[in-house]
Amino acid sequence: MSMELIKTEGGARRGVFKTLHGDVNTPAFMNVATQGAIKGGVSAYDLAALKCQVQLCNTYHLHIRPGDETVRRLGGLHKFTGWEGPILTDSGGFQVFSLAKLREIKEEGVYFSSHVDGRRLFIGPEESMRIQSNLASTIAMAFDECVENPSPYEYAKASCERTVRWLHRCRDERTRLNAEEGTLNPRQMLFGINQGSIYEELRVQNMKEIACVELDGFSIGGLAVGETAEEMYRVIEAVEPYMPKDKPRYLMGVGTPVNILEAVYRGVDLFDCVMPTRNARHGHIFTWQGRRNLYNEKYLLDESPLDEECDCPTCKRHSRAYIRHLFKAGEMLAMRLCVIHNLYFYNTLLERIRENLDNGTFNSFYKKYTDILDRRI
RNA sequence: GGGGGAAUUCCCGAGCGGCCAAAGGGGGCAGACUGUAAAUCUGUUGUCACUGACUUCGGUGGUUCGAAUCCACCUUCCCCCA
Repeated sequence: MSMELIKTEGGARRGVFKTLHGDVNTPAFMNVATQGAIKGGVSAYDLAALKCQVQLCNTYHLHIRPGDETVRRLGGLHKFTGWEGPILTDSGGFQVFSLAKLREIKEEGVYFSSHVDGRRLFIGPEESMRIQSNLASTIAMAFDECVENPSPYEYAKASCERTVRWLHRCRDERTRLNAEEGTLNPRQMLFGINQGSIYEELRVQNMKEIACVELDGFSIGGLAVGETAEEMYRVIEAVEPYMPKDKPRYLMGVGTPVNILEAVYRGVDLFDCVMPTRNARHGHIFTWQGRRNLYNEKYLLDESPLDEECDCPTCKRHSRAYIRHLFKAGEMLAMRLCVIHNLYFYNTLLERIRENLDNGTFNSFYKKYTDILDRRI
């Protein structure tokens, strides 16, 4: 089980990532369902229609509610959420960043105050692996520290060295858990995570170190957390030559449609981001002509679909004027319709990237859409 | 018919002599959102020649250096008694 490269164009890669729960055509976008649900009222039965290939869930959140032991007793995340395709679980490492005010980092791991009730809880590499083993996801992520940007060099260096030590503990614990009697998914994969802030020498050094660890995939973390887009692209370029060619490369938490195009161009295979869902809930729509804010008054009497070039369930039936009204009136349907559209857009964007790679036309597609997709319309 | 109360900027509503172009909500307009503490957050919301000026607090007139705030009358609405 691993990465089959079908074609490349420049640095961009077209491949198939084989997993226990099905093949993933890459480049691919993974749809974020942090608490076991896509926010905005989208169920597992909607996901196939949205061309979703992989669902992403979160270790920290599911550990708190309903508890990973509960999910294990209910048969694991696939059975629990009703999604049969591949599931990737994030390790809790991002919460070290996003819940910075509620945690304390030690060599053994991270002490959190639960954002739900303040209860003290500890997640270290072993705990994260155990939780993810109970969740029985297809792919587990190594427990890391996602460092904010900008961060001092010395801090970034010490942090990513610790993250490497944690990676070895994750790998050992994963191996042990997969072999354990009664493990729900004995073939759970593990991805390592590259860190090093925006310091290229740290990034490269770190990538070299983790590339020799026996892992199923490699991700670049700690990006889109305060640095500029240019700095992000520079880090990807610096690190990419040291990423194993025969394993999937995953850029964590990224990003805008243009960020994704730029990263595919630089050799990334997998993405995830809350942007399509969160922005959809806030009336921000991604289209093939650019981005729009559906709250804008100019849509009051606009009978066109969200995107004339889109054939998602929302665009096939509803107008901008109608959905704008639903937002204004506080109807939850507005969010659902827009989440459906934005996820369909993201998954279709990746599908078109794959088609263009298949046809050898990715470069012209890339040139055309990096100019268009970021526009405000 | 008698008595009492109220009218504030788009709406509700605070203000009760200067620090008031007027709190706070709501609504409107716009912006942000990148491994989700986000159905959240931010800005703005009288006019203009906008670090200043001008016109506003039911209407008219008055008191005062100064009035949304005090007085008189008028208009409208609400409540109580007949």
